[in-house]
Amino acid sequence: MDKYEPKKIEAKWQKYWDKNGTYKDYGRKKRFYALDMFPYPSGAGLHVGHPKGYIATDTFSRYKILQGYSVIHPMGWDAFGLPAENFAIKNKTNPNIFTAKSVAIFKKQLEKFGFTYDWDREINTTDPGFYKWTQWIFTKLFEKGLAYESNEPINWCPSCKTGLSNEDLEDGKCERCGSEIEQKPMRQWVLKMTDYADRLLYDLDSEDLDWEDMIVEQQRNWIGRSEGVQFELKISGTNEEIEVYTTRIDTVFGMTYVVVAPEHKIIEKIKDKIENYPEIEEYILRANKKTALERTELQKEKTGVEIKGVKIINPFNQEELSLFVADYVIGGYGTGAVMAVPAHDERDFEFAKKYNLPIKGVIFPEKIDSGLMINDIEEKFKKFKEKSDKSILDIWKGNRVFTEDGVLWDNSKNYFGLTSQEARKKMTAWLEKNKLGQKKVNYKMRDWVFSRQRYWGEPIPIIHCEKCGAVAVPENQLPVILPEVENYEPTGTGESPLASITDWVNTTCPKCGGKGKRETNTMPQWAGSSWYYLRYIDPKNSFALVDKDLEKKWMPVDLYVGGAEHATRHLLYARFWHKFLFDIGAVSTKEPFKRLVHVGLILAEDGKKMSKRWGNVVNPDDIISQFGADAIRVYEMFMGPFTQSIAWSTKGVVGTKRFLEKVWKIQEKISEQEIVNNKLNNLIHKTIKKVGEDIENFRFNTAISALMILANEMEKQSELSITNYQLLITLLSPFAPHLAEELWRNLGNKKSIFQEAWPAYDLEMIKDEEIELIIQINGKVRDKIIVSADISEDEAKKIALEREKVKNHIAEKEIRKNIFVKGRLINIVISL
RNA sequence: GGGCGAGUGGCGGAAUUGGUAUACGCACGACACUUAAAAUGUCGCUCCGUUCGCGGAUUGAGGGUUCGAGUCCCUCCUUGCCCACCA
Repeated sequence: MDKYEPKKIEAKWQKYWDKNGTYKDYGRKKRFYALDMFPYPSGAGLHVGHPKGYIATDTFSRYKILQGYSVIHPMGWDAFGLPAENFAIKNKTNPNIFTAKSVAIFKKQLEKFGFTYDWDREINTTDPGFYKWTQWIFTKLFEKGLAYESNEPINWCPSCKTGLSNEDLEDGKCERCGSEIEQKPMRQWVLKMTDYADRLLYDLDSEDLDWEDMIVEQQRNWIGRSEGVQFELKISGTNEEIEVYTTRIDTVFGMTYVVVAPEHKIIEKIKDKIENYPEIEEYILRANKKTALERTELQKEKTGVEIKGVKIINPFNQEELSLFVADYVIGGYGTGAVMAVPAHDERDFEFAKKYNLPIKGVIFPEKIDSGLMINDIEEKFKKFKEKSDKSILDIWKGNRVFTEDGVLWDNSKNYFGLTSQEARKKMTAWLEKNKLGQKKVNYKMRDWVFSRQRYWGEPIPIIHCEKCGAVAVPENQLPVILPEVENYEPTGTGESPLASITDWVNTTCPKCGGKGKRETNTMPQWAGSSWYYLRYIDPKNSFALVDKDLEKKWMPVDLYVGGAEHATRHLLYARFWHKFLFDIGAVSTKEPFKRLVHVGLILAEDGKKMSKRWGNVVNPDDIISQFGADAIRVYEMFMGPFTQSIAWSTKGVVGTKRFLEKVWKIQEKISEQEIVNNKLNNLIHKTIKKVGEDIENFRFNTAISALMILANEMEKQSELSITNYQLLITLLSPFAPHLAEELWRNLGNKKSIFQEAWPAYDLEMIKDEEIELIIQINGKVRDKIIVSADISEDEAKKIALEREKVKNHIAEKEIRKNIFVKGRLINIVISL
């Protein structure tokens, strides 16, 4: 027998599978679409953490192929983005060169793993044939009014010299370069994602979605739906009013002042009435200069200025209140103005304390049955006051803030005694009746700031015409090719480097034929990834986004695997675009990704994140040349629960390599004769069941452990039938495909193992004839006996009571009862 | 501050969902093979005690429910990830 030499056999079978298109049987009745989040090809190449998800989808795909499915398992490149562009700026070369190089490195590394990728479906978001359709989707969004120009202040990264979306920030810093983000007014393209907020939220619960709770929760929080009331507050002495938004209208009698965000338009409108306008102006200027980071870091120190000369009227009790401007109110959320109730809101409380503003308690902190009479409550409240219950009186004294629901109390006029919930209903109804306000739903999620002032992205396909305004480039003129420029450096002016190419910028208006100028902003990196999964299905299509029949055949993606960091970016954007494509009839499904599983990080051996910076990166090439692709594949699936972050251990790869060697060696035990071994058959069928179920549930670690147990058992045998050995190899083949194929062929099989069928298990074979019956006394294990599996309670009890150990433990004590769990245990309960 | 999760040997982890805690693997130790080492194989490997039969303790801490709890409930501690002035 030859030695197990992964180097030899792996390259051989990779070539064979590729040449014979082993996995490209797309005509089967059952279909499965397995997808990995495609990588950004950086120059550094892969580390061992990257392929973990790919190994999982590949294992899954091979399992599905064996089950008789046609499987699409593609790979491509999300290649627009900053690293390529920064390289281009530095070296004054087109980013394409960097991208092509990086793709080649990545591809070479990936090919060594022996994945089932169909490279005929390879895509690249920077390919004009691809981004034609990214641009096409934009023109459709524009036609439907879902892409619009705005001049609102946006997140601006001073180092990347581009605007960014909310999703691109991390702790108020640029996700890419770590610079502090400023707020800067700028002309920009924005996608109306908020129009889809409700559907993005509610469809998370739909049957089209089988996602992990963790990711669903993250999206839910990001969308951040809240139900409240928006209502008007009159500004005395003017004809103006301020609209505020609140989810706690029940606390309205506790309102002691009103706050507007620095960017609120009302300030300009009532300018003439403001006595301290210069002071206000200065505050606004200062607030605008603050970076996003400063705004969050300083959140403990709230600042603000009273707007003197005007008073606000509370419509519920006509009280006159002062008005403040403060940057703890966010301009972009709700109405940018809030009613401040310091007794029942922590932020207002803090602000009121700092500026010595009145605090007025109105909610009594008691959960009250609606059956309780007002008199009872009154009684209770009196008692609290008599006893001077500090915690409650403190709320009224303004020493403590109470933010939960309760019962409306002092000052609440005719709403007195109602629970918060009841009060919200009645007060909202009153506002609506008097046309002062209405119910309102708000979202934390904002519209998607979609333009970047950078070179390396899809040009936004818009032409600005003096007569017609913004006009979409018609389909027959797409793609708008990203032109060559001399200098890739961002300009910082709000235009991208494309603005310098006058020949390209100056064009004719597609509508009127007059003079037009091209939009020079480009799309964000997330654009291509928002629909790429459709391109894999039909990668060569130049006439439509995707062929409708093919789309119906393969969508939705059955299994999607990738990092959890995409929960609120890519996965949200892609769902938004998909829903839009559904609305315009371009796709037939409401959701793009049926099942989503997130891959847990592989940390470095020192427990830190693998990174060049720490010098702890492990390159898969080294591991593969030392142990083979199958060993690293099995190791990464075996190292622990798939979704969990676990530290890498090269020693662990040694272990899985040993296991593969063991499987290799077992061939020596093969006998041509059929060998009847009931015990082994029982184990084999149990293993078939377990491995299949574990793969389905992404419990690869326990599947491999079961295979190890089976291999250990087979190794103990003096002889093994060829059928049983083949079963072991087939079960192992999704994990270690090269080894399995080699062994399979060594047995004289002519066809690939991946043209075989996944074995079925026989329930009869799984049944145990004999079991180890556990004998417990008072719940403690005292003895174990081998008995027939269908032993009855009486028999079990009889046998148990005859055992020496049991007798010793019972001694003189009285038997109270026994608990019998069939096929498992008997528990004898005795007096103590 | 809010949301979601997790705490089991020296380490990664397993436990049929309330029924043998520590499967499988790593590391470690002893022995065999060897001139020697590596590789390989056999045995051992939670802790404490032991007359070597076994006995006791143990799943972050404490309490509860139960014949029986790693698993369910309550309180607390530690820790990971995501979001964060969203009214």
